[in-house]
Amino acid sequence: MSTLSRARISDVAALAGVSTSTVSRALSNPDVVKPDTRARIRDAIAALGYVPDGSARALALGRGRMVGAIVPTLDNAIFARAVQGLQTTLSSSGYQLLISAHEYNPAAEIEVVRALLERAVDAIVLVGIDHAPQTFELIRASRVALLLMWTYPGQAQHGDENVAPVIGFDNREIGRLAAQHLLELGHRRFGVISGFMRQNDRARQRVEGFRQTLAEHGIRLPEANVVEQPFGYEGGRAGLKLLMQLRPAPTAVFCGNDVLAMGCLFEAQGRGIDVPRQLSIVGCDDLPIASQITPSLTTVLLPTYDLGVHAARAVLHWMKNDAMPESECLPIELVVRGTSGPPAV
Amino acid sequence: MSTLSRARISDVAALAGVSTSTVSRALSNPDVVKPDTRARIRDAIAALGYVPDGSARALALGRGRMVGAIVPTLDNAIFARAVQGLQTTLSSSGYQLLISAHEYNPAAEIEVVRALLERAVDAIVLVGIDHAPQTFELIRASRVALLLMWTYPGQAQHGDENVAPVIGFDNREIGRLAAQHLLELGHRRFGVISGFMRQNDRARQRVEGFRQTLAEHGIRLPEANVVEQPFGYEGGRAGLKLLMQLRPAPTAVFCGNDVLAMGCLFEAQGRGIDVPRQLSIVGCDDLPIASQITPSLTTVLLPTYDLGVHAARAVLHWMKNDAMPESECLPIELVVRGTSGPPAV
DNA sequence: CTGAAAGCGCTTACAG
DNA sequence: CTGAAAGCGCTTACAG
Repeated sequence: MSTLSRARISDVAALAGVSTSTVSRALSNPDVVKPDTRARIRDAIAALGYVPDGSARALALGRGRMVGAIVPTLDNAIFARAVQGLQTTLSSSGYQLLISAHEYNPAAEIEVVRALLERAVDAIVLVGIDHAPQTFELIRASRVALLLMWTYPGQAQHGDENVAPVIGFDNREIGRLAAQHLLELGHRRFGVISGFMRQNDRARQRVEGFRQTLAEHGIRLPEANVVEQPFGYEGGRAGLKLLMQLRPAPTAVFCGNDVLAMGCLFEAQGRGIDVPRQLSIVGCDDLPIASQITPSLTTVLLPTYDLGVHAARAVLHWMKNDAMPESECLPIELVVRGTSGPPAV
Repeated sequence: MSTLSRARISDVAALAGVSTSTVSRALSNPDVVKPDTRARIRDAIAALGYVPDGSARALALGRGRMVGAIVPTLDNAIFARAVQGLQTTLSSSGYQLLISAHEYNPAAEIEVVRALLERAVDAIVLVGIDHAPQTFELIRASRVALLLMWTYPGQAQHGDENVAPVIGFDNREIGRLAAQHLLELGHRRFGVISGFMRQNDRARQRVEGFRQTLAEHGIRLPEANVVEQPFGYEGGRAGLKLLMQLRPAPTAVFCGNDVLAMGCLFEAQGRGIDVPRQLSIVGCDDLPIASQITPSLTTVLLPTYDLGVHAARAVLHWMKNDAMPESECLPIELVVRGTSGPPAV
């Protein structure tokens, strides 16, 4: 306890009067060690405050029991919840989570991936399928498992081969659900507030699903009616400002996520626009605030915590069986609340 | 590229026609390697997709360039933002963040700490000063740097010695600012909605500061007027329900954080209580939503992103100079908005 | 049930 | 400017 350096397995072995092999076995495979030898080792460990050195262990074992995850940002409840689901699930199986954010800077991602690969991660989890080719190549060359989340269809394609399993939602269906709901209410003039779609397959697909469903009902969504804004309440506000300058103005707005939708709602309230009487708003995510606010937000519920849990389970399964897990598409659902209603006549 | 296992430094050395020592130097200290040797090595690395093995490197170097952080939960914007600040700052100096949450289960913390210590972390960051003695002992025995955040005063005391530097806020001052503001408005009957105070020094100190300031003005805050609730909108709602059963009912409520304050506001709105005419509410954190909602929330602004940045800088400084950094107390400020006003007469 | 020894993939004095 | 060799702290066949 009073030596200058951290206790090593040899210190424990010396104190317990056994070899380091036996200490190692007592730790990783206790059953094969005689009970009272085990007890002496346990006492020595406690006396020394011994904690095994992870890098040595990882080097000997060839795996570090860590998973690296890269998300756009933690500063959005939706990613924070998914990360929480990942972390909790991994942790309960002895894996630790290394987390990084690239703040929607795709160029940064490759460096973040490299940093993770240099830290003994056994798997990497990324958001979406839009990633630089070098990112995929580096991960493949490193022989590290790769899982993509938040998106679906089946295996992500990259060139000719299946690059990685994906666990996520049908993002086109999100736009479809929103469009159907608004069409049924009788709306005919629409606006969309989306995050930036470049390098963001989820955002793109949500808008595509929305647009396509309108098209199937004979309604064209002009480019000008789709505005891209940075995520955040301010983005939602700015988005509505732009949409309200259109002539004729839309009677219904689909927002790519709840933060944009809330911003849109705040802007409407600030302008004295009656929601949903004069304007309907549909969001996506179902953040906790969505059901609390007045009027409560009509939105598409995405089970993001579950998403993290499922992604973690897939990774754990992969590590355990050395077999690529199945892709998964989690169910989503439209939740109709107070911000949507028939258009004013 | 088509071998079954990941490229090692010896593969790079062979391909470049040099020794592993030279490859290693080219990577960590390029200046001492002849330019065209360096170029051959660079090409070999690219051709093989070589990424150094972090566990081997960490073992040889004695440090893993990772920092472990444990927060109560990521599912609260306030922790997510601090983690984001930590991560961004560490990452830009070549350190990676290992993150865990204990979900307010103090018994879980020791195991989480152990899991982190077993992964070659060079430092550990914890929230608050309330931790099990074994947690402190284990970290000390592991010779890993420890930093506490979110709390202040000076060095955290544990037994007789300074256990760790702390970087945070004066949590008593938070309660004091709220009390002063409400007293000046003319309130005399108060309620408090707090998170659970056991094992949460921040929550305790906020309430203490509030109570003490009232006492200095001759007002006693009865135990029954302080309700503890789980964090979350529902907790805030439940808290106000309880406070409203008091006779006489409080005219002003101080909430331990903005999530509780928002829940309190939603409950008031649901009951037709006019805020701030019939009830004043003061929160803490200044979440982005606080200024957007109607009425906007009077709250104490805590610079939590900065907190993460400062904590990361302190850790980096510690790693670089091998000297314990100074403790820091970050400035906070009361932001008066729409949920506070004079009591009804 | 236990120990001696080799090996995991790096780094770094040391010698040239 | 470069290479041979030892060492970081573990694990695990192998032998007993």
